Amino acid sequence: MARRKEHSHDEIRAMAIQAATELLIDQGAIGLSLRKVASQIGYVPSTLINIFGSYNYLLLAVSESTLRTLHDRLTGVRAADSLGKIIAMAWEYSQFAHEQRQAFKLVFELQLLDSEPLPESQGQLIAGLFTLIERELAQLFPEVTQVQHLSMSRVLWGGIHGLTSLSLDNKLFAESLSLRDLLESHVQAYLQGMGYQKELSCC
Amino acid sequence: MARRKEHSHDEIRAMAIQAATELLIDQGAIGLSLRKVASQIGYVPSTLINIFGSYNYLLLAVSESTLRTLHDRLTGVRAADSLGKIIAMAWEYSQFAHEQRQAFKLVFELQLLDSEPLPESQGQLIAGLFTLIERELAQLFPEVTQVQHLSMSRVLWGGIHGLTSLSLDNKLFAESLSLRDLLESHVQAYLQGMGYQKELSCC
DNA sequence: AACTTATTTTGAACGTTGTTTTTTATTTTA
DNA sequence: TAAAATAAAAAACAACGTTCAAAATAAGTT
Repeated sequence: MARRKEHSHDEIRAMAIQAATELLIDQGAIGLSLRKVASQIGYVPSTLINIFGSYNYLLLAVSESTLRTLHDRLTGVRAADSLGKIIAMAWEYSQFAHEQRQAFKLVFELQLLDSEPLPESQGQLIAGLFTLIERELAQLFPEVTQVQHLSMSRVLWGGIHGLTSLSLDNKLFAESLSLRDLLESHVQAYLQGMGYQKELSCC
Repeated sequence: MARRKEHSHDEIRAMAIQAATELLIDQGAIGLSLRKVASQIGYVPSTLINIFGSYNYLLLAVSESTLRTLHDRLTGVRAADSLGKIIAMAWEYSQFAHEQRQAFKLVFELQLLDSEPLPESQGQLIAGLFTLIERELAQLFPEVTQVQHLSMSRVLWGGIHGLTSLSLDNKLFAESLSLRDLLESHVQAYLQGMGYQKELSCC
């Protein structure tokens, strides 16, 4: 058999990514496999391997799609001031993680082989998340160097990501505390500790 | 064949956990499998399934062993004051994660099936890590309620864990920054933002 | 228009995985 | 000592990602 040419490679790519995402959502990471994705879209495993290169690269494409959606959601966040915006983005990040639990975990748990280098696009997508915070930090701390903005954005996002990840797996062991409050406490206190004053009024 | 009785079940448990840890260290998560562990210790897959219940439960036992080692390392940390101790523990945590990269990742990425409930011992081990910080917070903030100690310990450890996890996967995208500085910035600024003053001397 | 050459999808085969079931050997009990 | 229980191993099973040769369509050539 051969060349049905019903769909272009790009179309098959899109179909496979969507099918994988759906399988991920309602069957979990366990219920996801190359063969299931293939049969879901009416193709055969080896076809997907030809197009994506490997099953891992298919998963990487799913991860990339997830990151893009996440980035779009964070871009849509609005707030009165920069501090509020960072807090709102933190909350949006954790909400997205909980809504798309399996897809979110895939992004950070997928491990490629040495023979499968991480494409730069994936790195730039994650780096793009940091940039969203750096922009707000530049507003909050105009007097501070850019490398310090870099550092602060990593600390902030590291905390947001850590709290979110632990919460996703119920590994915070503090049922009485809300994730929202923890995120807000983290952002607020860290920025305050770094010298930020909301209404001036020192001491 | 049957009952060689060369080793008790507990002995086989210990042998399997050690063999799995070694395979994990020098072959990575990919090179780890039930069959390899079994053949490594001179037994057969089904024997390990009989003893552990499932392959996942074997991995869980490895994870438990890792957590115990980590807890011991953190307990051994010494410092002049409580602030220094928290920072030193944060650094120790990240160092351990990098030294035992695969084992550390296993702890937080192993996902059990619904039919395989997480044993309480595993939860208590992770909760025990938080306790280490809560103790120091009680020293630093004697006037503050215990539920606030709880909250602060989660925020602190969430940040430490997030920065460590992202660093493990090279997902911080800031080669110029050292993880040690990021961890110290996080702990120091957060505690300062929460009201901690090293040498009093207000304004 | 017929034939050849490329191309591309497929189907079958391979090796490996965790698990279940059956067989076999040993230990314990009657 | 014979029967019953037990425990380890062997074999069978279903599913996995991947590879490869065969097959069928498309494109190119005469």
